Amino acid sequence: MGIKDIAKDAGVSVATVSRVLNNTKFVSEELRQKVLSSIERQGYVADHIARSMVLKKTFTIGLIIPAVSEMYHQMIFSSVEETLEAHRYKVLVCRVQDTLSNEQIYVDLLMQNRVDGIILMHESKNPQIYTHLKKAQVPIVLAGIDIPGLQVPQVRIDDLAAAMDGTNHLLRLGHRKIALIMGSGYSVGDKRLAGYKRALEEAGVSFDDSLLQAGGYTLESGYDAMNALLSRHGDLDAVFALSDEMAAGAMHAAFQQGIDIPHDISLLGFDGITLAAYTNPKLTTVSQPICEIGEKAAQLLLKMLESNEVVPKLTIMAHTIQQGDSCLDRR
Amino acid sequence: MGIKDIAKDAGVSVATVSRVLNNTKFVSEELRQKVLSSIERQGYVADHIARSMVLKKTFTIGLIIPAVSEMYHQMIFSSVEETLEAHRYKVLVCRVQDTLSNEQIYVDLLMQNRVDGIILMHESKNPQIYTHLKKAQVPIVLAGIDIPGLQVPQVRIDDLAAAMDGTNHLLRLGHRKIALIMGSGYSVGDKRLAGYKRALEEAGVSFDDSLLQAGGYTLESGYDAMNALLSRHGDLDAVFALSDEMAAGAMHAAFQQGIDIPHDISLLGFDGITLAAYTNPKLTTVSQPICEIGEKAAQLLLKMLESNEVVPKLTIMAHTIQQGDSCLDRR
DNA sequence: CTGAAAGCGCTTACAG
DNA sequence: CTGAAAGCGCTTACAG
Repeated sequence: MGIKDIAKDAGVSVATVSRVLNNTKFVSEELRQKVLSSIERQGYVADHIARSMVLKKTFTIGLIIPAVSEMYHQMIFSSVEETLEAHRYKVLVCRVQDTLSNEQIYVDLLMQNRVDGIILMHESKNPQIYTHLKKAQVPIVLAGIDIPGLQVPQVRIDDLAAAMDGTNHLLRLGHRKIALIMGSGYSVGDKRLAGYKRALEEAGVSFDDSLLQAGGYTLESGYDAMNALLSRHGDLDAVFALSDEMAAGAMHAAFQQGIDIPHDISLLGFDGITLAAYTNPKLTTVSQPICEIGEKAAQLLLKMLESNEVVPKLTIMAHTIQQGDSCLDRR
Repeated sequence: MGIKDIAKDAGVSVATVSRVLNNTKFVSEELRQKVLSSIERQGYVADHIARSMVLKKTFTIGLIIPAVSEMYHQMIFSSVEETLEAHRYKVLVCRVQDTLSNEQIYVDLLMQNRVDGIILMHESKNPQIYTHLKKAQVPIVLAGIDIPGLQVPQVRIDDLAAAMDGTNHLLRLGHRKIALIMGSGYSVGDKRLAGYKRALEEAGVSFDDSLLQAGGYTLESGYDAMNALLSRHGDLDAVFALSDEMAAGAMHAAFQQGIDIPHDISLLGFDGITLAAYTNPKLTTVSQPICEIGEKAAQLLLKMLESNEVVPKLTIMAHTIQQGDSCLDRR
């Protein structure tokens, strides 16, 4: 059941069938109808594999996401897919763990499958991955992250400013002893840490690194981090978690210990995932325009793929403080 | 940069290169080394598209999931992918909305891309989708759902028994006025409803359909459903939500209205997603072995693909009541 | 063990 | 506007 069968059935050449299939050239209405009805009758569906082979284009893009912050990345995936689908592109999702062999496997997978482009949301500890990635010779866009030294277009918020704004929000509420549940492994985490430090500094609050606790962007790591912080400090004013999932985990830890949020401790999240609006209390969070980031990254990639317009090296989206009920004014 | 270039560089035929690439036949150690070092030197990576074309096999399976219960389906995706990856298969995720055109698009997508098999987790209201799906002539496995009339292997729990167990759990705690936040659109929802009814009946509790409220498996729909129930009934003993995400939404609604869970109302969820362990209070839930369902479904599909062993038409996995703190003994 | 050649199902210059 | 034919990058009988 190939194009040849349709051609025979419709009494035309395979070239003509291909032309009506792809609307690529004028075909007389008569032949077009013959072909169309033949396709309908036989239930023919084109083989995109063969098509990809000759076009040297698969209409597939690879989305490399880390296996953390699942809800955040799920939202990105949705918006990326929706945007690409409208242009008849598919997405091949790669959820990578942070191990070299695992990353290697996925890069190879993407190259073997000849993806047309890549949206990268995972920052690797192994720089050789990037040289390998570049050899693929396909356009790459970074979404939500920054990889210093990798010169490709980025779509993200200003993480330093966002973390400053978040910290300032807590400072304005009268908090002074503000713990930070950091995200490790990503340079955006470093930027957010820098934003936190700078806000404290500008407010004249001295920095105390025992208020820092590393996290891994997951519910569980937020829970563990909160317990660690609480065991060190009995008098925290507030906790700033660098992902909503960690914040939700932290909230659970506080709940278990009988600590009331926000009355005992204020809690601020980061991301603005759907869940943030359904925690108890509702989480106040530094919100990224998640869907817009995914959409924009996809659009840039499409532009790189389908035209030779030059795309901006850096697209900064606006963050906001999304008001919830997890932070209390202590003045 | 194809197999031809490697052949030329190594001074062998393309057939030999192909053979060392695929380990498909004995090749003398001498030539094998020549080829390998040539591949290494040139940084050659095989074109799987061309390979798929001749083998008539893409090593891709389609995973059709609904755009609801995101966390549940994300967990399934992870386990499916992990299982398939070990066998060098990729997965193409299709998040479908429940509209005919959208479903149609995805079935066409899977056929055009010649997936080798399909794991189906979405139940359609449009039966013609299934006849269309069957025309694809590829193995299908149902995971987590039951589609009456579609004769393909299924991997799921016994939803009726699970819902009975859940309801009995609430009854044993002394609850009588038990509301149900149902899931609509899936026949597993109907089974769970039947389980709820049967448990009540066996306990001699009369059924009241004003205690039923439809939901759509999402946080938001659980929130709305809980509000609807609370506006109708001021004296509920317990609420049983047919997904954890709806339960979390319901918990938020209760929280907002100052209703304490579990002291005022017990809340029981369904699924056992990661989030269930991090709500406040921790959710008691009828837990499915989610990862095992994904893994098993993938294994069955692999078996259908790689051997002609006959696979079981129905694989029932064990559910459990996962103890949390959202249900209180009222006796 | 190794190679020349056919073929997978399409698209697209090139002629007519 | 339409068709015959080459070619995309592989795999694999078939010979040797």
